[in-house]
Formats: sequence, structure tokens, C-alpha cells
Amino acid sequence: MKKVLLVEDDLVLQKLISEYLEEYSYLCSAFSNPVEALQTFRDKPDDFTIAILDLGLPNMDGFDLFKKLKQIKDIPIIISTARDDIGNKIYGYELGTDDYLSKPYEPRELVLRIEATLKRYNKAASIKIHDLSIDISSSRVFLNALEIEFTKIEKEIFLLFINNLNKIFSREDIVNQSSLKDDTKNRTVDMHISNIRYKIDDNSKKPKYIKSIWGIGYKFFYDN
Amino acid sequence: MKKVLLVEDDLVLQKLISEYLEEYSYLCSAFSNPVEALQTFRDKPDDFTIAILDLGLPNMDGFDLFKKLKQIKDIPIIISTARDDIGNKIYGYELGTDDYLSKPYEPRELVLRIEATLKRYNKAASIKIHDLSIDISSSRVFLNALEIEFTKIEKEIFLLFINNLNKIFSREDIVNQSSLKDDTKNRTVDMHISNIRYKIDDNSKKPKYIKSIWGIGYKFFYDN
DNA sequence: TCAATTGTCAATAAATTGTCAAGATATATA
DNA sequence: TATATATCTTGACAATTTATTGACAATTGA
Repeated sequence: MKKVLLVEDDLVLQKLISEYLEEYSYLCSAFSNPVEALQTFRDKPDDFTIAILDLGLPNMDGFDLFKKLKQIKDIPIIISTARDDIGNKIYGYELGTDDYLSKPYEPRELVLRIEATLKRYNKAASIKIHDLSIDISSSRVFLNALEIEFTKIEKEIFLLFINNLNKIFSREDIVNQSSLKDDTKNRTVDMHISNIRYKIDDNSKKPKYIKSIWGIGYKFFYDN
Repeated sequence: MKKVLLVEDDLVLQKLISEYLEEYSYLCSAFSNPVEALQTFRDKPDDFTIAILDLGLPNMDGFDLFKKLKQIKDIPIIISTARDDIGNKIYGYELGTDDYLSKPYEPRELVLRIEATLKRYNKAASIKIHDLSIDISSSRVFLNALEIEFTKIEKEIFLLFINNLNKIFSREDIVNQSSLKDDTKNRTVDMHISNIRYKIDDNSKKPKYIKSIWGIGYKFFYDN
């Protein structure tokens, strides 16, 4: 889950952007007050993937906030502004802005620029579930920061679960949605599940991740 | 002296941009014909620092040109376009555009984006991984300060890996993203990998650099 | 309790990879 | 142009890794 620190004093625009970003599965923490934003970021800098700053902010100048955020942690920052002031643009780039948007802009363009910026930053989004973390773009899976080496089919099944948390899959479903051959026996699927459980340190007697649904199949349990 | 490869079919705009860039001491090679531009770049790819492409080009589509330029050499590219077509924008970003500009734009903004893009590109001028060091701009590779002599295809594959650390490439991917012919057999790819491993002193039984992903392909392992 | 289902061991089957060596192709040199 | 040299390609086959499945114990739920 990518989390955006949005600092924008126009509340209408703030809401608009937040909602739009949420459609693209970004979680948005919006602030109109830069001091509050800074406070939040200082508290949990690792919670945020990217920041979007409006330049025309009250209390603290946008560039000040920019510098302070970067001081705390090198997070990618996109500057958005109504000012058509070229001088400010230059300043933004010199500070090391990662991208720049002039208002008015289409929300879709913001999403594009966020994605491009993140790609450049190579800070891929990752899902965290208990001791597991899954790097979406590279499909790598870590158990307490140690990479798990899945085989091809194990990885397919694991990702099927991750992409469908809490959804119950029959053995047949699993066969169909992986590269397993159509006539694969149930025991084979069980065996793959068993091996996955072993690798993610899931005790089959009392699994916290992959639950057996008796008479039906398996599901990956995730409690929000 | 930074040299810009400008591809723009609007001759008025071409002249305008060229002159403006020259004020900022960029040397500009302007083309209205993408085929000529490609020819020139193929001849002397090291002459150019950055490319600026207009999407609405005659003869060859801007994206085609984009891919071909990147294939020849990984040069930073800024796409400029009159089209407000979001689909194309997305495509541009997925290809790995380094920046994007919608017409009409101020020439000053182009300069800013060029400078920002170059700044980003130059950050990682050389990469060091264990005993290897890779000089990005010259594409030279050293093993403990001793230069490795790759063949053409070996170098292409190696750089593909370096530019996409930890990303898994299928043999097909490798064929498509190198100058190997489309119908190249898997064993050929394996052989190139084998030769690269030998040259970078990577033991295929227990590789530290190029890992085989069983049933899928290869990846260049890099632990941050 | 008991029939159905699940977990996993261990043996076997199947698929994939590593690289040798021979020949084809491309490039450089005389 | 002819010849030498380097590079690329691919089948073959051994080594390795992964996938499969029956067997049987453990567990489940009616």
C-alpha cells in the first residue's frame, strides 16, 4: 500500500485529489496545515511513500516544508503550485524536487507523475503482513527481511493468495490459476501448500497465514 | 558541452527551441525526420546527452523512435506532445520516459526539465556491486579494477541486468531486449549467461550475481 | 465413533539448467 | 579479396532441481 502525504490548503482540491488517489489504491493523508503535516511525518517517516506539496501554503512556506521533510528522510516529493512563477520553479528543481506540476492539472496526470517518480526512486510498493513483506513489482517475498526462495509454482500460489486475501480457493481453483497441469491430483496441491507453509514459517497445526477450509480448500487469512 | 537530440516536425517550434536551448549553452541537433534522427544517433550515440521527442511525428511513431533510441543507448529522453491523449501518456511512462511535457509549454520549463532529468541521471554515474564496478556513462565494467571484455551481446545482457537489479527476466525477455534474433533458442541465452558468469567470476553452482530462477529465467541479485 | 479429509514422508517422474563441442556467422587483417 | 580470428548458435547429455503422487497417520466434523 502506497501512502501519500498530501499538503494542500484548498480543501475542495484536497478532497478531490484524495478521492482520486484512493481510486488508484493510494492511501492519502491530507493536511492543510504544513506544521501538522511535518509533525506527522516526523513521527512516522517510514509510513509514507511520497509527498505532494502545494507551494502556496499558510504559516510555513512550501519550500521550507520541502527542506524539512527531506531532512527527516529522503522521500520523493512532487511540488504542485498555482504560481506561474518561474523563479520558484527553478528553486524547486535546485532543491531536488522529483517532479513538478502546474495547476490546473488533471488528477490523472498526478497519478502518472507519482508512478513515474516512484519508479525512478525504485521504492517499490510493498505489502506487509505480520512477519512477511511482499515487494509487488519484483514479486519478492521476505520473512523478517530475509528473502524466501519459492519455486515457480509455490510463488504462483502464494501470489494468488496475496492478491486475494481471505478468499477461499478450492484445490481445483489453485490448479486452474497456476501453471499446474489440469489433471494434477489434490495431494500435489496439498504438498505445495505444505511447502509454502514451511517456508513462510506457518505452522500447519495452527496456521496464521494459510488456513485450511475443511472440505473446501484454502485461504490466506488477513485481518485488517 | 551538452548536446541535445531534438526531434520536432514543427519547424517554427524547432527553431524556437533550438535557439532558446543555445542561450543556455546546449548544442542542439534538430530533426524533423525521425529516420534521420535515428541514423545520426546510431552513428554517434555518445555525442548526445539527452533527447527530446515530439510524439506527433511523420513516418515513424514517436514511441517507436523512443524504443529504438533506448535500444541503441540508454539516453535520457523527454517526451513532448500536443496530444492530450492520456493513453499515450501512460504508455510513455511505462516505456521509461524520463520526463514528459504537454504542449504548449514555456521554453524555460523545458530547460528546467532537462536540467532536472540530467541531474537524476548523473546521480548514479558508477555502480559498485561486490567486486564489480560499472561505469554507466561509458558502459565499461570492471572486476577488481580490471576491465572485463564483454562481447556485444554479453554487454547488452549484462547492462539489462544492471539497469534492472533483482528483476527476473525470462529468456524471451532477454531475447527481446537485446539484439538477439527473435527465434533464438533458449540454449543460446543460457550460453551467453554462462559466458557472462565466467567473465564476472560468478560460480554457476552458487552464483552471487546472476541467479537462475528455475522455470522462469534469470535475475541479477543485489541486496540493498 | 467413523467416514471423509488433510498433512507430509519418501520414492519417483519430469522438467530445467549448465556447458561442451562442433559448426555457422560475422568481423578484422593482410 | 582471401584468410584468420572472434563471436554466436545450437544439439546433446549429465547434473540438478522441482513436481507428483501413493501411502498412511493425524485430524475433523457429523
